[in-house]
Amino acid sequence: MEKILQDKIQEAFKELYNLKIDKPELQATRKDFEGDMTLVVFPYIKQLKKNPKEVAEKIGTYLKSQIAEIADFNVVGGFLNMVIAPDYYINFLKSIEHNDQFGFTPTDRKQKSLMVEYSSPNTNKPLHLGHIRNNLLGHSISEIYKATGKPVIKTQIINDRGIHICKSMLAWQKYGNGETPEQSGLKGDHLAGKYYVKFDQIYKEQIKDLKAQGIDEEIAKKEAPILKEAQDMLRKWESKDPEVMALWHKMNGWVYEGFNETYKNLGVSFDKNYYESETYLLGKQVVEEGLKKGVFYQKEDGSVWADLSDEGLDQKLLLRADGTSVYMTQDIGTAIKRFQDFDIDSHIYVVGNEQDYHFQVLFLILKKLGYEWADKLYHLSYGMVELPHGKMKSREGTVVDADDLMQEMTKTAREISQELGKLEGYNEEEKERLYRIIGLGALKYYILKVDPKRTILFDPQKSIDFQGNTGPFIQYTYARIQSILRKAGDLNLMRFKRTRLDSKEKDVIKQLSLFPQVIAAAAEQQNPGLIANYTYDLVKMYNSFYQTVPILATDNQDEKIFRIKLSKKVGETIKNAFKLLGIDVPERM
RNA sequence: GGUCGCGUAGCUCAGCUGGAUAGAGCAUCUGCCUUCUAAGCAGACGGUCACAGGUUCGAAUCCUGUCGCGAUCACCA
Repeated sequence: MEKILQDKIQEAFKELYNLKIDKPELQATRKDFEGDMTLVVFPYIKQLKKNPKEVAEKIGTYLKSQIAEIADFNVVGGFLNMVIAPDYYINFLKSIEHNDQFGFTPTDRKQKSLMVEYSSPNTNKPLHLGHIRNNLLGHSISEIYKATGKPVIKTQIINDRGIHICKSMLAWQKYGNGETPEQSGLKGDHLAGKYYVKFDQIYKEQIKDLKAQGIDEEIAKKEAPILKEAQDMLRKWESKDPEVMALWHKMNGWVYEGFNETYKNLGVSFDKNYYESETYLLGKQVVEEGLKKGVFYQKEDGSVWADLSDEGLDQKLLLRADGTSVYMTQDIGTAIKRFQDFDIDSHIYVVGNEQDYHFQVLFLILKKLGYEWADKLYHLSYGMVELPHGKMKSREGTVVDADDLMQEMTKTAREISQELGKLEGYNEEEKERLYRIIGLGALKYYILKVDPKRTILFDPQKSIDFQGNTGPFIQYTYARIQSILRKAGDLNLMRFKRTRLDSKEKDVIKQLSLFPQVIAAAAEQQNPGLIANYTYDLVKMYNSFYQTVPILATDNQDEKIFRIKLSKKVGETIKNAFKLLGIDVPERM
C-alpha cells in the first residue's frame, strides 16, 4: 500500500506541477486527526512557490481519483491526511489469517551465516546480572536475525585460563578438603566462586601481615606468598604439568555443569564453544606477517605496535618485547579463525561498552590487514547494569547472582499468582512451570525493553512490577486470548465476511501490519527493545478494543467470528514477538 | 586532559531517517468486577525534552559550545 501511494504521489507531482520528486515519506496519521497515512507537503512548496494547503488539496484529489483504497482525504495546514478504506484492512487480515509465521522470513540457506558471540564467561565464578543482560541481548538478537532469514551461529568464548582461574584452583587445593559439588550441594560454578573469594581473603590477610612487618603496601601486594603460588601454578599450567592439568579439568568440568544449568534456566544456548585455552596463542603469526608487510612497526625493545594515530586513535601494543601476545593479538587471531572455521560473512560481538575502544581498534586492525569482512564486524555494545547503591563490585559482595535472581523472580511470581488464585485445575508441577514462565518473562522483558546502549538501573529490592509495560502483562493478555479461543471452539474455523471496521479494530490491524518492519528495524539497529515496545503497543490497543466490545457475547455471527480471528492473530503475534525476545507465553494464568 | 556514550514527568522508560498539542507504566487521585480472566479498562494530576547558541517553513531529534553522570585512554582479559 505504502509503495503504491509513494509511486502515485510522485506521479501526481509530475502530472500536476511537472515536478520530479524523490520517494516521498509517508507517516502514520496522528491519533487526533482523521486518516491513516499522512503526506507532509512542506518540503515541496519551496520549489513550487505555492500555498501548501492548495498543493495538498490538489494532490489529494488526484490520489483519490486514482487509487481505489483511498476513501477520502483532508488537509490540515501542510499535512495531507488520507483515509484508507476498511476493505484494505479486512483484506490484509484475510491475507495473513492462515500464516502463523507472519512477519518471519524463512531461513535462507544460500546466504552465508552471521556469527553472534555472547556471554563469554570466566570459569572462576558464577554468572551475574551483567551476564544476564549480555545473554538476553545475544540470544534475542540471534533470534531476530533468524526471523529476517539470516542463518545464525551462536558462540561463546570461554575464558578458561589465566591467573584468575589459578587463584580459585589454588584456594580449593589448599583449603577445600576435597569438597565437590555433589557433597556440598553447591552448583559447580558457585563452588569455584567460593574458592575465588577464599583466595582473595587469604591474599588480603597476607598483605596485612606483611604490612605489619613494615613492608611497603605496593611490594606486599606483589610478594604475598599465595599470589606467588598462583603465579607458579599458572607457569605449571602453561608447561602442561599433569597434576595442575588434572585439577584444572576437574574444576572447569564442575563450572561447565553449573553454567549449563544457568543457561538452560535462562533459555539461551550456543552452537559452538571456543575456549581461550585453545585460542590464546592465535594471532601471533598474523601480527608477524603484518609486521613484514609494514602494517605494524617494531620498537627497539622488539615489541610490535599498530599505529592508529591517522584514524584518531593511539598506538596499540600487539606483541610484548618477549614475543608473547596480549588480548588484542588473541582477538585478531580468533576472528580470523572463526571466518576460516565457518561459512560466515558477518559477526556480532555482544560485549559491554567498557570495551568500545578495544573493538574499534580490533576492527580497524583487521581492516588494515586486508580482510574484506572487516567492515562486517559489529560490536553490540551495551550499558552496565547498576544497582541503587551503585555499581556491582564482586569484592564488596554487591553482585546480583544470576541463579539467585532467577529464583527470586520465580518466587515473586508464585506469591502474586497465589494471591490472585486463578489456577484451579493445575497440578503443582504445572503451577511451578507457570511461575517460572512469568517470573523470567518479567525479568527478560524488563531488561530487553531498554535500549541496549543505556545504563540500566536495577532495583532487586522492589523486584519487578507485573503491571503496566511488563512481560507478565503481555503474557496475561495472551492467556486471555487463549481462553477466548477455547470457548469459541468451532467458530475458530469458520470464515468471516466482514465489510466494516470500527476504529479500534482498525488500530489493531494496523499495528499487526507493522510487525515485519519492526523486525527488520530491530535487526538493523540491533535493538530488541523495538520488539518489546511494539508488542506492548499492540497489547494496549487490543485490550482497549477487548474491553469495549463483547467478543463472544454478540448476536451478529459474522462480527463474532471476525473478532475471534482478530484475537487469534493478536495472540499469535504476541507469541512470535516474544519468541524473538526469548520469552515463553502461558496458555493460562 | 584526549576520545566515546548518556542526560525527556517524582521514579522506570518510549519517542523511527527533523513534522501537527511531547508518549506509556509506576506512584497519587476518580470511576468501572452477577456478562469471554480486574495481572485489566476509562480518566485526572504531572514536562523550560540538562543549558546556551546555530541550521530552517518546522528541532527532544541535526551541528557547535557549556555543565552533569559514566566508560575508556595497561606490556590485564
